[in-house]
Amino acid sequence: MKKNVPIATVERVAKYLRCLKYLRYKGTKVISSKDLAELTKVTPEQVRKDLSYFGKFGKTGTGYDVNKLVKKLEKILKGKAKWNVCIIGAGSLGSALVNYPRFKESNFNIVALFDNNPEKIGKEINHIKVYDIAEFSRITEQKKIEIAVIAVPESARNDIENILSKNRIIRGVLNFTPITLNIKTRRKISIIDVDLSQKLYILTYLITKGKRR
Amino acid sequence: MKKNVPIATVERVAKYLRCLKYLRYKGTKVISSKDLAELTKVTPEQVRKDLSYFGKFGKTGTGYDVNKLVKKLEKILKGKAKWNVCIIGAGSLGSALVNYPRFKESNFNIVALFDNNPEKIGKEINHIKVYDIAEFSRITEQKKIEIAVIAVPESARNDIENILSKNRIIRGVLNFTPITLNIKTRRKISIIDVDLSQKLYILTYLITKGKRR
DNA sequence: CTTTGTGAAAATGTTCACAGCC
DNA sequence: GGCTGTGAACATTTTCACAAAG
Repeated sequence: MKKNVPIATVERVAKYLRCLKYLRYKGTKVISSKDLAELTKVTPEQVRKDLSYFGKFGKTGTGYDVNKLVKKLEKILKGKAKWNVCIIGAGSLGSALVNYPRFKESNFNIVALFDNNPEKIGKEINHIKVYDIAEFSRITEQKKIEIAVIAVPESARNDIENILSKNRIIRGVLNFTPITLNIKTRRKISIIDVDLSQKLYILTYLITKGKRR
Repeated sequence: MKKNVPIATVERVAKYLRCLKYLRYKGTKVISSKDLAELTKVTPEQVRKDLSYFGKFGKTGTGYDVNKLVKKLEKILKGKAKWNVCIIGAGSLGSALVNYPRFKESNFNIVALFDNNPEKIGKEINHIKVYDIAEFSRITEQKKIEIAVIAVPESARNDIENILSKNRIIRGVLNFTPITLNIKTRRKISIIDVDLSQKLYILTYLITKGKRR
């Protein structure tokens, strides 16, 4: 049980968790680091070392109790059971994310969409209401929304930066805009960038070099 | 100019490229490692070191020619100018990806969608035809599709693994299914996993620990 | 004076190897 | 026999610091 957890470890642990939930769903009760490693394409030592940053979860000679480990890892990664999430941008990507089944399943509750298009405001997408982006602060405070997923076109970037800089409740941002956001705030806001076209560039690099991953 | 390029370097270079294209669009002609670092939230040394894996692109005392660097990095990451891409799964995520403007802009041409739903087969989504997944090998060979983006529900995972294991032309896979794929093939296939709910778990971990990124 | 490119040092991350337990 | 947890060894990656160039 060590102090500084590598971010790579956190990413892998999230991957283990996904896999463990799948195993739980399939009815597997116990799994060894060897088998979990095989399923997630890492080494058994890596699995054990990663888990050891957070505690001792296994039984020598047996392996890990799938149910227990799922609960432990959920707690470690999520901190609290339920998070309220909003999506900024009710375009095709935003709408697809509202439908993404695994968010709700993991208790990331999408409770609002935001857009600036008058034709969309007031409508519902998959039972989630679209609010005027001008109401962002009011709605996020009212609904206690701490996570914002940004799915707007690049052109709206400045507006989003301003809106988030003024906001006082959002603590985390998942950014699908392919430009690094510059949010000016004294509060700490955690940001994760997901640039989909970047992934394709990395993929073609791997293909060209003949690497698996 | 060294031999083994870290994958983290490749990821950052793709990020620089995205940023440089934005600068080019804004009319910036020259940029220093310092300024590029600020825009992409890394250190100037990191930028220079990363680029040095691939060559000497800068002018001492001046910086990097934005136009030239964009062209060089495009060549390095993509290998060839144009790639044909298909999307498996014409659900909301698949449809959103067809609409994602940056794919076409970067010459990743989406030329086919695949699904197993008879109601969708034969229709068009954003001018891209939906084919029967049973025709996967025929269509990919005919259209010379080397990259597959997987946007199917988890339940279709086994079918996808089988179809890809049989296929002889796909060289790269961008996998949005939140389970690591197990493709049995003697050919080398590069795979990149993008698990969206995993990102939320990492985000809540960062929030809880009070880390920016 | 500014900025690149890069060895060398420092920091970080992964693998090894084995004690201890079932 | 089978498996976990973990220091220590090893490997990789990042940062430092500076010579060389415009």
